[in-house]
Amino acid sequence: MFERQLDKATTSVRKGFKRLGLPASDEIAWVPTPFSGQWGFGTAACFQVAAAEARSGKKVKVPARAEEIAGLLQGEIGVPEGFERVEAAGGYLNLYVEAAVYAGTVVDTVLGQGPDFGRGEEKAERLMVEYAQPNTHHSFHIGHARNAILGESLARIVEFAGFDTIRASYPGDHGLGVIKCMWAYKRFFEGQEPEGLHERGQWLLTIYAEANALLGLDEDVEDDELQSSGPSEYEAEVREMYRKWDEGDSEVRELWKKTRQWSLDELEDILKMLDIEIDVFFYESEVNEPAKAIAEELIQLGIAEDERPQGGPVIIKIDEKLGLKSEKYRTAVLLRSDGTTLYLAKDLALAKAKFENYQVDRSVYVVDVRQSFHFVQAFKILELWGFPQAAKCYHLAYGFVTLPEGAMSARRGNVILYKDVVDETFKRVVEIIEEKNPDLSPEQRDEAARQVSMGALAYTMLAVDNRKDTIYNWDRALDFEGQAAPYIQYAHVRANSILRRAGVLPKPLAIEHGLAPAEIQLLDRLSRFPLEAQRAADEYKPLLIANYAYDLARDFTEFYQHCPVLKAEGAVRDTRLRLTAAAKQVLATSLRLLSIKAPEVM
RNA sequence: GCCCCUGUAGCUCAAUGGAUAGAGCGCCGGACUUCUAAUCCGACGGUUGUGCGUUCGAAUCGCGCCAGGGGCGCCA
Repeated sequence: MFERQLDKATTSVRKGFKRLGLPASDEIAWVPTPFSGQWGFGTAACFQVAAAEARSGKKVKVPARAEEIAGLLQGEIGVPEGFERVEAAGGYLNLYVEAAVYAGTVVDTVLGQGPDFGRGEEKAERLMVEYAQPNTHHSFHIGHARNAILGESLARIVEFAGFDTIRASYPGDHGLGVIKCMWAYKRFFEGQEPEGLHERGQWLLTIYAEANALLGLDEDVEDDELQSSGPSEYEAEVREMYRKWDEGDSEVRELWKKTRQWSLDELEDILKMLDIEIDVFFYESEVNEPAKAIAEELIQLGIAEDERPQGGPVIIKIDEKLGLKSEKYRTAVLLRSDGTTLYLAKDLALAKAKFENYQVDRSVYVVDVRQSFHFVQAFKILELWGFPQAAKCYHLAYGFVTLPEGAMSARRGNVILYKDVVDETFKRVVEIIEEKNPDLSPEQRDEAARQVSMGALAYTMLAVDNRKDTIYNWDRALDFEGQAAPYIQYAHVRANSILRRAGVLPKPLAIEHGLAPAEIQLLDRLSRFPLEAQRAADEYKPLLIANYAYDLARDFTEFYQHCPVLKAEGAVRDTRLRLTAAAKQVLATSLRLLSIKAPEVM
């Protein structure tokens, strides 16, 4: 918000250095001062100048010299336009904002732009976020929820920053895991499916676990391998079913369509609960044939090597193609020796479709951290293949969600289903609301409980660096105090309550009362939102918004605690009402970017 | 064997190469005749895994080591 003033100050500082006969450093950067209750920006430029002197042979102690230069500079430039005070402190040059003047500007800007405050200018690039790609024939667990919530928040953030954004999902409706589940269903469970969308979807997960048990798979075998120690006819039946699916056998395809739809129906409902609207569904099964063609194309281009004549698979020796001596990207396998596709080949086909059919410039994949190496290989192959977009492909890796007793395993049926967590959390929140705010109607109560429980779940997923693993813990998930979504939502509700009681919002007015530290702190925070939103998009980091929203809620709560609004009089009251409205707006916007609802009451 | 990620307060986590490393939880002590106490105020709590290095300045960058997790041609 202060770019223009800071640009002028930069010019002024450069001139000051020049008049002092000192070489200005290349870049003069301004960062918010760390002192709360004041509102300003500081630069470490004097350190750089002093350090340059030291390097050129002058005998100076850098910190002392920086302090000296800052003092001289302060005298030289005076108070730059738009600021009320200049200060040399500890080698830094600090400029303090004319709080009373800019308080009005900040508040008027926020209220004038409303939900668009902080929105970035439209960018020429199209960005696709791929997330919410659960496998069918499983059920949606809390690990999938982390993925979906992270992806949706990222999509909202980049969209807000001005990217032409497409939301894509890539359900895994193809592969051994799917076939195993279909096989067990066909052989042992056909016709026993329960009533109810979620019940039926979850039932597939138990069948899947049962299939693995029947096949006698070891505990430590990965979910979708098939090296069974169970009855050999079972394994043969599964392989036969896989082959028939691949050939397009009508009976197997019918069975597949039916069971697949059960999963997709459940997914649709869960995405609706999460307020996610996917623009494009790519199904893994649909890229199966293109993937085979791509393998052939890559062989023709001399990128891939076909070892099938020798009984081997189709591979790409990436290091060799890059002329690397040491192993880094290693060798990737595209097709099995029997010609069926693997994950990588399908992902290459998917990337090609994104680039060519959807003209995507940037492609972000929200996929768990275990697939990091897969994406390193995939992006490198896209580069070898000649796609310039390869440089703007980004794997947003997130750590997995484990249980206190260890990893979840779909194969063992040992998972915490998202639906169960939602139901349990909702019940708990209803109890809390009945206790804290018994005057709400049942409709209001349930609506608030939905918003608060969904928000609490989302926030715990977003307020941790995506790279870190998290342990799912019921106690913590059901703790709604402190740094959690309900705290932020509560601040929004408080602001709303004040505004509701006040009735009409006062017109813009000049601010004349001496601002309290809590007011300045809140204004400072509000003014930083546009830059913070932009940075979250640049770095693909919803965490930054999660932190910002909490900090803003805390600043507002402190303001609320220390500065009476409705009981203040005249211009002070009007100013504080407008400040409250601005805080409510930015709280709502930052919650929206996190895909968390901002309740009016709770 | 090689590659990637992580290591910060008792616990869970933050922190643009910048000023005194911050929150929440827990513990201890306070504040509801007040715009809803899902709140606030205060106390306690740190050799940022470890050793070198780069820098005016390092939790942040580089190298080594330690610990944990993940990955490495026919699972996804």
